[in-house]
Amino acid sequence: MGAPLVKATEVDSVSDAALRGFIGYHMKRAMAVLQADLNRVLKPFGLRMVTYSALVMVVENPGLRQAQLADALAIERPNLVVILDELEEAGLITRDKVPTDRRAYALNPTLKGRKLAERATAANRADEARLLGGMDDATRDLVIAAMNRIEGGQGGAQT
Amino acid sequence: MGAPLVKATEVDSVSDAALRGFIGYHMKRAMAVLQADLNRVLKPFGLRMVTYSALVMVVENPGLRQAQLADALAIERPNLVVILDELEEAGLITRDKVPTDRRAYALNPTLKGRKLAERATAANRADEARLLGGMDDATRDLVIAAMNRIEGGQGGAQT
DNA sequence: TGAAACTAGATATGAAGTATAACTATTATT
DNA sequence: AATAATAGTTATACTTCATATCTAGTTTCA
Repeated sequence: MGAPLVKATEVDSVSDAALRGFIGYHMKRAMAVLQADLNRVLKPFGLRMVTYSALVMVVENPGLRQAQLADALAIERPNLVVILDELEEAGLITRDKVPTDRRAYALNPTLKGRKLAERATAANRADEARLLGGMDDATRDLVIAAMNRIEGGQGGAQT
Repeated sequence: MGAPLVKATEVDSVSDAALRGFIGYHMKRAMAVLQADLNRVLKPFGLRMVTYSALVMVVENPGLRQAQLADALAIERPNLVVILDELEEAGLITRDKVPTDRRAYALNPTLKGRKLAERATAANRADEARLLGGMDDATRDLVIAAMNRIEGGQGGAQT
């Protein structure tokens, strides 16, 4: 019910002012929303974020090998295996033997995989546009540039 | 096909052009770097991202209850318990009984906790500044505003 | 050539984060 | 008083992510 009756050992409203000074804090919270949203959009396609990313990469780079894909997506090889199992069982990609190296598999999208990737991408684009709520392109590019700077900025010293 | 001997089943360089169109893709990659970096900085203090966040919130909102903190940090109550156990065992916070409600605990920082939070915050600030590599304040605020828009933008209406 | 080192993909496993149900003890409702 | 609701906790399970190891195949080079 609540008249604001202040008790010495309680707090009426919680402030996160100290954390709000960090970009990381905002990014983490935004990522949580974005990820939940994206997974909700992808669910009707039978995809999750990782499987979607992997599928799109295979569509865009047909013939690439698993190690290349793992490297590009920055995920460990063992973890990629189950992701590709999922895509393969869904009939979206194939693992084709490479004649020149019998250890390796070339990843290729099926027609079904290409079609699904296209539809899922359209849905994602629409959803992200909705989430950004009419952000102008200049701002959007600026945000992306900032993300790229953070991603590449482990060593720190470039300006 | 002309150029250098194209093998039908292999790919020379991997392109992520299709994914680079999404802000979420860049954010996820940037978050991975940022999180690794932050945890590295916090390790000497015996803290992780969540324990640091919780500690700072307790310092800033002394007397708050666990449910409030869980809500503020968007983590589930059961998961907060072990985080607070960690902070309490490290002597950084105390769980004090609330006289008006014997079910509840008021969270308060110890002197040690306040000092550690201050030092860790300074270290985090320095590290984030390094990671942003001299990004100007206007851009920084713009990025934060964009993150806030995403975070609040589940329904789509902007503020 | 052939042994050693290396690579591609797969398997097994464990740590960490996250979500849900249910328990206890208290408090609020009727 | 009986019932419902709440604060914190426990138990548990599921997902993500990382490491070590295995196999099969390839490369190196003495």
